[in-house]
Amino acid sequence: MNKNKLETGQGFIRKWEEKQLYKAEENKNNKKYILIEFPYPSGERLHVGHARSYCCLDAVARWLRMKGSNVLFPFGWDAFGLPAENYAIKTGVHPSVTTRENIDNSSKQAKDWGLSFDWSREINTTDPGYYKWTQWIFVQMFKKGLAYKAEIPVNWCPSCKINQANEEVIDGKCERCGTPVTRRNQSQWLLAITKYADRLLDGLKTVNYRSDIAAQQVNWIGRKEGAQIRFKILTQSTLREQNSNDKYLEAFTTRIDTLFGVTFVVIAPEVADTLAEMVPESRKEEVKEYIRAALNKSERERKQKKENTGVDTGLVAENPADGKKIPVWVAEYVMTDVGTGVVMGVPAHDARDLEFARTFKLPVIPVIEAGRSGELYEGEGKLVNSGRYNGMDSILARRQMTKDGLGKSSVTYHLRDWVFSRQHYWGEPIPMIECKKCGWVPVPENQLPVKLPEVEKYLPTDTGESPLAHIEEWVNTTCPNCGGPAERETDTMPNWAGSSWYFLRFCDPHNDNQLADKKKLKYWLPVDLYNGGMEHTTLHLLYSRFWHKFLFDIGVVPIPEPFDKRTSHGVILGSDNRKMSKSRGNVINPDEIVSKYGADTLRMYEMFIGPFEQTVVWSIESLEGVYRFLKRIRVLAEGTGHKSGSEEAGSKLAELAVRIGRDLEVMKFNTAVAAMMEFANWWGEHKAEMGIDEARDFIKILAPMAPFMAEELWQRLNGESDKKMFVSVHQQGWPESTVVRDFNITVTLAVQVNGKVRALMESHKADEEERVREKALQLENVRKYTEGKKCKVIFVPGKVINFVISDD
RNA sequence: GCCGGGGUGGCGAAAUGGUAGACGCAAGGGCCUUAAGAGCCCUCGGUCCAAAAGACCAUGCGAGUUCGAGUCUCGCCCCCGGCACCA
Repeated sequence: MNKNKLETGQGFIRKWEEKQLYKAEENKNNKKYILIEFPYPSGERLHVGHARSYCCLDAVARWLRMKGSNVLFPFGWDAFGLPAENYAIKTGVHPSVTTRENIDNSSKQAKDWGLSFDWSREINTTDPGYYKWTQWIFVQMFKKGLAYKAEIPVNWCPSCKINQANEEVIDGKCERCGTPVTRRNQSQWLLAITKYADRLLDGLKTVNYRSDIAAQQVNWIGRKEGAQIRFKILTQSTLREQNSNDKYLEAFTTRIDTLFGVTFVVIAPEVADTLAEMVPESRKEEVKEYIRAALNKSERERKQKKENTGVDTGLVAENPADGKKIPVWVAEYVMTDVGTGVVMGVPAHDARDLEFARTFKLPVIPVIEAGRSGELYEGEGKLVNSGRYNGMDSILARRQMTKDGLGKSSVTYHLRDWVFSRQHYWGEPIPMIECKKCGWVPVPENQLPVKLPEVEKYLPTDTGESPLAHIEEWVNTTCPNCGGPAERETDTMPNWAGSSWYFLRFCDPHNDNQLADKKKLKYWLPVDLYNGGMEHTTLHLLYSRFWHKFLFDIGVVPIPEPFDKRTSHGVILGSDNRKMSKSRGNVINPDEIVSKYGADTLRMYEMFIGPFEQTVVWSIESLEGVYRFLKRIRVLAEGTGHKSGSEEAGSKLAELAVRIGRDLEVMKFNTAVAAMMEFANWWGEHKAEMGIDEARDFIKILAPMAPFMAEELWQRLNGESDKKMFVSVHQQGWPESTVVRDFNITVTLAVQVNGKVRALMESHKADEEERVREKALQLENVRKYTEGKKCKVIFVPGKVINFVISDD
């Protein structure tokens, strides 16, 4: 065998498969469900970023199996998506063909890396047997009123010809191509995720997500408590008499306590549009012109901070607190989808309002006592200029004024309902039929799945209709309700649909009668550990929690939260410290690493590269360090001749097993690898202390991280009978049951005087303080400082002894 | 502005309040080899010192708690990620 090369281990992969070492079944205690986000099967194959998450979690899964857990570690493909569709547009090759090919290639990669997936549970979101249930869930949501169609302004990418959810628009630009999105009105399916906002928030308290992930979700949901306040619009007629047709402007505020300081009301152009007819003639033209100009701007232009613009509508509103008449303005800075699109202007206590008031010379009335007068004060304090609330603390006043009916307590969210329609081919058809008589009717469940029909042209249309709209014989159908002529929905679901419930399907992937058997769900759920990209925190992770909660509500899943622990891996940058990309030429191909250094080198380097959650930089030199380590332990293991080694070696190994276990548990993969290296260094210096028994323990500990090398060495050190049977190292138990014997292990103790280390001293772990003290005081460099002085002694066994010289 | 995470050698980084820099890389020196590759051994935060011993300095800055602080507390500075004309 070539000593400079690690085998890729095809032989082992086959044997492990034959033995079905990684198959998960529902018949044992102590289940663990370990999940990594399933990938999109792209033509680029799996990259080193995938490998990081997969290899690290694979080590956890393997370790848990050795500890006796029944581990479900499944894999699949989130295969609907744009690249396959774009490829089809270019070449005419059906996306399912491209997808199949990509899946085959990527599967081979995953197997080459030694990932211990249970392949019998492999799923694919584009499989009709799978998306049948994606559609089924949509129908259930429709039945419960959570899926609805509405004409709404959507984010439209003029290049991709696709509508996007707010979550998909990054910095005003299309997530896919970077073109600035524009707003346009289109009839879209929406999912009412906002109805679950509070529960998505509360649920976070019951799970163990990493704190930054939970915080980001809280942020995104953006719950704000405040009050809605009705400002009556005074017109010529209402000024004269009470009128049941009174018009009101409803503003949302978190600071109802500043209500007496309101000196104007500002409304968003979209809101103003609906009031245009009430505007007095003298101002009508100017106001309409302003609104028109504002509505023509893109979302991005609108949000670009610049000069204050706005126009007085000439309308007058009444402050419900004191009946004061205040002007109604319209201004671009007020967004229609934030709060109610109506802002009460309190320039004394809000920076944005103050700016506006200064620009347009509107009055400023302070109503919260601040340190100095005449300046902006946004904090809490005592109320002034506020009638009977004067002197009251602002926090108290908020409660009291709401109680007194000046406003209605109300909650707003940053979270919006989920725009669920896409005008693309390669997605799940939305299983709905529109009948002129009956309206929207879901496809009956026994007719699911609504399969994607073949099309000639994959290109979306300029009108924004899906390519499916071209296929008349598919579009035209009969109403399941009345049998009359009807049309199918031609939009498809977004990418996020199939991934919103796949973790459930893994529990029962071949079930034709339901999305998953409830007993199996009950056995496997929740996912104990779910790892994925940080970029999915506000998208996939929130969507899938929402779907799960809905399925819980209709009794399909047994628990309200799908994932117990959620973690996230950091991005791997190219060695030039920049994001890996083809155009920069800094992409590392994991397959090349595997063929040159072996899969174990890739695996252990991915673990060693840095703290798991942190962004890291790829370094080929550092990878070679791992490679050297693996070659070295092979030499060490092969050089082991005698059967049993020393007690100290045994004890060190037991300690190592505990340490590695602890590191894998808290996902400190880098220090786990370091601990293995540290042990190997010790081994190199104490070869006589390591016998075959000890070497075998070491190999077991190595097995989760480097399964190929461990198997190779295990087979070599195995007895003849085991060799014949091929008993795998991956069937062995974790060796930490060996008690760490606390016998006279020598430790180096730090001897301090007044907290400064003055000497090091050999000692035994079990040594008593008195013995250590006497010995330490003999040391010259200690005697030098302590001689003839009174000392207080602080002794930490095995660590430190500190002589603190008293002053007297 | 709000929320979250950070700041430690030439570099990636370690460190339940207890020897700061484990482990790896790079660098320097040596061995082996005809050579290359691979491997093996030694040195490796700074200052003082010929060197050793030893002393002092050192975990973004400044205080504090403690016998003892990279770690805890308070006040700053800077970097990264998320959100934001958010009412």
